[in-house]
Amino acid sequence: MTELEQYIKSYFGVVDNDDLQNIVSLFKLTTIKKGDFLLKTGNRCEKLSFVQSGLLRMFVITEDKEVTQWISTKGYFTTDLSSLVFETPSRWTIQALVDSNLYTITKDDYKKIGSLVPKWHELEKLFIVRCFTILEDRIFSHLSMTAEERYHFFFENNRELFNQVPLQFIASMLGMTPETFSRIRKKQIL
Amino acid sequence: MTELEQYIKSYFGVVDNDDLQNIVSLFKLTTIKKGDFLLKTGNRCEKLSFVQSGLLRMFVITEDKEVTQWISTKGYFTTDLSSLVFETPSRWTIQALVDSNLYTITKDDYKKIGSLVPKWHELEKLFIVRCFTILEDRIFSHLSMTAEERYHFFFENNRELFNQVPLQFIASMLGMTPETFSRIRKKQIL
DNA sequence: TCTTGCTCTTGACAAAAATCAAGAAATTAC
DNA sequence: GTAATTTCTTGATTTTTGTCAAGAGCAAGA
Repeated sequence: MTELEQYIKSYFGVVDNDDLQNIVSLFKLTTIKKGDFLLKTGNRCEKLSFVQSGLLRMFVITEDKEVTQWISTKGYFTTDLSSLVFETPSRWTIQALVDSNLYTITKDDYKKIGSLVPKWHELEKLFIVRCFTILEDRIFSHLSMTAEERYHFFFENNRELFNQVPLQFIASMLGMTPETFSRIRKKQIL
Repeated sequence: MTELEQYIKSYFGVVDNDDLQNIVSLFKLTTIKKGDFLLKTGNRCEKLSFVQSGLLRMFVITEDKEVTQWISTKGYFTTDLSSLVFETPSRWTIQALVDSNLYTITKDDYKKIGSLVPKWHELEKLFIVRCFTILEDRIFSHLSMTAEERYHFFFENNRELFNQVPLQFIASMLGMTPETFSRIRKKQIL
């Protein structure tokens, strides 16, 4: 079983083998070089990608700063879901932080899955509910935790990321400045 | 066309009439009295409700405070989606802030819709993507805005709510204390 | 009507986090 | 290997937000 097949199974649950093959066949292994853009704010999002290896950052530049919304690591998907599904202009820019390999499906093929695999919409729905829940938890963290608590929580669950990406991006993703992040970090080490 | 039919149409898009009837028939009009609980943290969520009239607050009590995650007004749905779908213990408590009327579907019936209306999973997926997008925007607001900016943004889009519910709940939902909320408010009036 | 609770506001103060500025450390590019 | 960039840290200071405590305003109920 390929890595993609395993992902699909673990994200979308049990799928029979024909369906799995149908799904997998629509994803193509693509590469993206460090610094290149998978998507830019304002454009239509034309694809959905699972990260096979590498790192991608989803962010947006506002008048006065750059805001990192999420960093996708191995096993995560990356896309502007709303733009992909509703064909609206993308809110996010997605850029590769390092050379990365992605399993990518085009919008056209994405729209076809439903007819090839009847169960797809249901599986995908469950997958999106899981993502929805993660976002709910993230909102909760902003309603109930201090910057320091958010730092700890994230650190415990994503240690590896801390020596793979510029820390300022993690700081932004957690809703604090690089300075505050650095000071919290210092406390930890002492 | 009943109000519920209109909701379904506006949330889930165009549905043919048979499907619409099938869906609508599974929702029952229920009432809930001010102060009563639709769901309590730790319990299984056994239903999904659309608010026909009234107000419901989704919150959780932590060691040191009570956190309001969302207030559902007319037209919104209310449930612990994750608990409903995955049958995990509910994270949220949902309580009626005033006597409310709800269109409610039980978990059993909810699970049946897919077989009665094949297109259901796809429609529901689109609906959840819209909710997902709203949560993304909310996270963005915490990454990029001050308490005052969040206040303005929310106020502009939800003026009515400000004289219908205790302001402390809105404060919590926006991630600030009642005191900060009150001070921002004062500034606005002057 | 008069309590009794809530809820909201206000002030004084404390804590948390942001900003600004400078310099160190690490990476990348030549 | 060295210079040039970028990233990270640190200190000083300001701003924002939270905490605590008291009181005002309202509303529901006896």
